[in-house]
Amino acid sequence: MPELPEVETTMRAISPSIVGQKIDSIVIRRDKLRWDIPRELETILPNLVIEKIERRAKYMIFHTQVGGVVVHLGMSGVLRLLTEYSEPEKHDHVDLIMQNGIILRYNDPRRFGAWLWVEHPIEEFRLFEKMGPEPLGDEFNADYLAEKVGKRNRGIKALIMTQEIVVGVGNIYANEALFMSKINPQTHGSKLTKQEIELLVKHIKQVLERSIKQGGTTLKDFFSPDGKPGYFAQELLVYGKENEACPECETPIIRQVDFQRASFVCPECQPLK
DNA sequence: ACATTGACCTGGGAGC
DNA sequence: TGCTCCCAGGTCAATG
Repeated sequence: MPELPEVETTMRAISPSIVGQKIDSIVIRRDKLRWDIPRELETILPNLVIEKIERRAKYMIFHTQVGGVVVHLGMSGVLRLLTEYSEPEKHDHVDLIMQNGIILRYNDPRRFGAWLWVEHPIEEFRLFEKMGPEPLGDEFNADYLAEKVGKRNRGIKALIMTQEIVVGVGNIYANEALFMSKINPQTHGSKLTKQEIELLVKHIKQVLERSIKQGGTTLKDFFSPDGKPGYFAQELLVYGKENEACPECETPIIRQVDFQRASFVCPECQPLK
């Protein structure tokens, strides 16, 4: 479910109900996520105010006066807002209960997500220290990407999904941006021309921005916390479209596996170099 | 330094 | 109906 646009959509939906509010308590029903949820949250959080919510890569940071709760949705995490208490269901692992009565409930069947506590300054947190730039920021541009991938003998798809190079580009949008740029996912970084890199950067930004405008992509079960589905799925060009006609040339889209992730490619439009 | 693989989990769908 | 196998939107850690 969650790629960057889904995280952004989630954050925008929950912010009005959460930001500026004082925390009542946190209920951790199951603490075994990607890393153990620190139990110290139960004593630290009550009476702290969530001053702002920030996104870094696909992590959300709930900033308080003294530190931040860092939340990652993993592969299957969903946050939703409850206006009144209801019995938790399967995989409802965490409730963050605000003093205004709103409950932020975290559901994550596969438990690849994370809830961590980081004291300020957040930038020094080990997970954030090695991260590359945000894909939608000015720092991520053609000059930068050319310098990062120009000598790399690795498929460009793997490279743009590497967090040290650029954060937040997941499998769906990597496939889409490569198709739009007519670049094969297996083409090595070192073989790309500057023009191709310019196109790729442009399309990564474009596809992410468009998806955010649509409220993310609903493939299986993504609903934003306010209950709205994402509408970007209807704009997908190649992702999940094996054997369907390429929207450019009608050649059947093929599915292949690159570095253990599914790629969807038009063999005509995206020849391997 | 770089490339590749394994690991962490559950649920849904396909195929028999 | 039920079993087994394969697949899934992430990414860090370990290995060569």
